[in-house]
Amino acid sequence: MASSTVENYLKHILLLSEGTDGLVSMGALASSLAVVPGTVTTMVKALADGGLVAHRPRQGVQLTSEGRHLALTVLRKHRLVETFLVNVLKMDWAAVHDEAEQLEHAISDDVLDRLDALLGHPTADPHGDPIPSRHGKLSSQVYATLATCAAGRPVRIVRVTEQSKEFLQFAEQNGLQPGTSLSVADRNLTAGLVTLRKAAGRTVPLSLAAAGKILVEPEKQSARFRPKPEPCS
Amino acid sequence: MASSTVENYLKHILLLSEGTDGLVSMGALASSLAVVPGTVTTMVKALADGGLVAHRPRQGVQLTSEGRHLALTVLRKHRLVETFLVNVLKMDWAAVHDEAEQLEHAISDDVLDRLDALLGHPTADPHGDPIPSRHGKLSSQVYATLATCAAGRPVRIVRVTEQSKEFLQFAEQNGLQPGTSLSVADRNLTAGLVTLRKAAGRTVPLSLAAAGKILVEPEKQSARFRPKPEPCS
DNA sequence: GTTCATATTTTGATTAGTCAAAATAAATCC
DNA sequence: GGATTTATTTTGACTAATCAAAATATGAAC
Repeated sequence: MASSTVENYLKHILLLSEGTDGLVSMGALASSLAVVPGTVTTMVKALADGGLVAHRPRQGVQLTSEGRHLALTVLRKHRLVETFLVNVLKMDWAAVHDEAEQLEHAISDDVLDRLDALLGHPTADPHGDPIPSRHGKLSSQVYATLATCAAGRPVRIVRVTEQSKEFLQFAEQNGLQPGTSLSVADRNLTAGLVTLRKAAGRTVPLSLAAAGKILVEPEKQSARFRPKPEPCS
Repeated sequence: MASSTVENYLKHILLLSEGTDGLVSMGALASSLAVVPGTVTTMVKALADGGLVAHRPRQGVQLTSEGRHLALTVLRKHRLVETFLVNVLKMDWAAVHDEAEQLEHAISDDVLDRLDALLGHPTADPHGDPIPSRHGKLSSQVYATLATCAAGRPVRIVRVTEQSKEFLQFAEQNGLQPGTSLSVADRNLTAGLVTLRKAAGRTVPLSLAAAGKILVEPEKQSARFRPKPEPCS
């Protein structure tokens, strides 16, 4: 059984290697895990001995297939737990990340499967982050962001890629959650400001940096009245 | 924040001190925690430094009110989690103890309260073990057991005080769970054997030792048709 | 092609929790 | 009351995970 520490290292390597060639630098991993770089070097060598990662000295670290499988399981636990906390226990979506951070290391595969069934086999968590499938498939679909999509085009938010409480609370207060329909009214690159227009005509100003954290897809007519995800009964 | 290890020490001290003067011997604690006695001595001294227990060298250890409060919170988490796993996730009651053993250290007080509400503020877990109240009250009602109650008297099972998988599976297969009505048909002390008669007239043989683990109360007429606890909706 | 800045690795030390085995205190038994 | 058994404590050592700070590569700049 992998320790919580090992599970965390693998999870962070997985997240940092998303959309790259797979090699993660020691420094990036260290700051992601909030430990000093020397600690990471030591730990990564131990993980390499255990066959969970491949370590290229002075270049970076990469998951082996075994390590990737374990990391995906941890990520699946994390995101299903978040979904449970929001949909069933009605917790604030800004609070659930920290909770899930603990619970992901404590729930068994059996409980995981039962939670999955209870929730109706969701494919994304409350932030829109994709939930790895039971057999280790992780959707890596590429979306536009509010910083890059065409102005005036009706879009729907599919994902908010930021876990900090502050950002999520702000997003919630301004109705910027997966499922929300809106369009970019204006984008001022020199001022770094994006103005959004929501359904009722209400406008919301947003920094370009924040807009880049919000992923969107083109609004589909057929899904115009799609309700927000319901908690399971 | 107390570590899982500290929480476990406190929980075991609490359970071992139930119904005694409160002093728990080092040896009893060591075997309960499955560590060697020397480890317990070391750890108990650290807990005493932290104000969670009072250590009387060569005599035993006792919770302080702060330690007792923490232990009760852990026990409350354990038993509410067990209830959730059985009532909501429909897990086998023999499997939930080990799961809860992990989860009790990972769930926050906020999640605890929400689980409690979701489950309808239960007062006992699926084994009939009392759930400490939010403010630290733990029912210590004394019951008769199938080894001690009067033969022929109609009784109802209220609690099964044994967590081993094997025992719980046996009990389930023979319909010996909280809520079951039955009576002791015969008790043979020399053979160490108890024979139970269940509702449909079916009889079940049981060792005296096992019978002592099953707590009962006199059958109340008004509760004859009391249904088994329902999972929350 | 040296020099410099930066990232990485190494080294030595620390903390929490544990075990094995020796030392000590307490209780019991003629 | 001295000898023996039993529980407890002490001592020394170990593992996992970490940090601080020194040593070492690597790549960029001049």
